Amino acid sequence: MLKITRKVEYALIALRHLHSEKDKSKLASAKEIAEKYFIPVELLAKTMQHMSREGILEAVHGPHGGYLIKDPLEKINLKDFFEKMEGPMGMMDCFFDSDCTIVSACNIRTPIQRINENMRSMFEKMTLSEITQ
Amino acid sequence: MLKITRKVEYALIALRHLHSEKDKSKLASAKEIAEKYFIPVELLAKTMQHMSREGILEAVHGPHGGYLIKDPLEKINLKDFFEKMEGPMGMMDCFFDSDCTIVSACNIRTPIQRINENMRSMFEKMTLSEITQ
DNA sequence: CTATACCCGATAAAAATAGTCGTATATAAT
DNA sequence: ATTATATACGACTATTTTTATCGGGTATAG
Repeated sequence: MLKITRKVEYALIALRHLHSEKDKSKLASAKEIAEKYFIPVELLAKTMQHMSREGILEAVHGPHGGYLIKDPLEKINLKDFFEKMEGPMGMMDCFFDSDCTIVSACNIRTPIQRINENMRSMFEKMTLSEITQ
Repeated sequence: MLKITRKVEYALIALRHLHSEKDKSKLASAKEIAEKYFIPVELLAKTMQHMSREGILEAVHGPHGGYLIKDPLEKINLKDFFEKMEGPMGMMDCFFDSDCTIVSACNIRTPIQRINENMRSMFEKMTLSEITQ
């Protein structure tokens, strides 16, 4: 419980790797990163595609292609990043999908929502550059 | 991702219910609560047994028995509560079980650990009385 | 052309979560 | 004493979510 997914984990690994590539225009392929960190290639590839779709990375097609970081990592806060990768952040899922049979009788929805807001605002105060330190 | 489990959810529902029982020595049975909030009885029963084992609730056996809250909810912070119910809190599981094949190459363990500490200390600052408000 | 790398939906495998069942113990009330 | 109600707990099953794989596509450098 309260864990991040592998997808987010792999995304962060890739970001840190890209960020620490000093020279050569900071470009690396999914395959290259996957091999270095022992991550399933296909999965990392999809994850990086996702980040590219979300405007976090920029893709370069063709041989010697790969990805590079689009904007400085300080620009993206962790709340936004998590939500770009995994959708809306909620400790209970009654906050987005409403097929909960309990919801009408539920006595903790409001309190939990407040706690959830605390969590969101905490992640909002941190940026992706946290990962590079 | 970053969700609490049903078990914790049910536990919080029960705690709030017990807390808001004004009269009759604040005692309620698992069955009673389960019915009121449409929760599977067996599951809630186990959850309340767990809380009783952890010293959060006190059990009264026999007919007209049930549970009551042992200590004031302000006494227990959310970090401790979550860990009593679900074990050590970590955003990645490499913090407790070490069978991660990546760990030696992993480049984000330390940063994530720091973020994790932020989360823990956030929950440490809130108590179970949050749920009653 | 061909090899490399991004792109993406569908599917399968694995793991974690959620829920059930059976049996035992405690105790109040008849 | 017997019965009915309630907690206690381990083992098992079902469901859902997460993780990983597969197959087919597009772009482009050499």
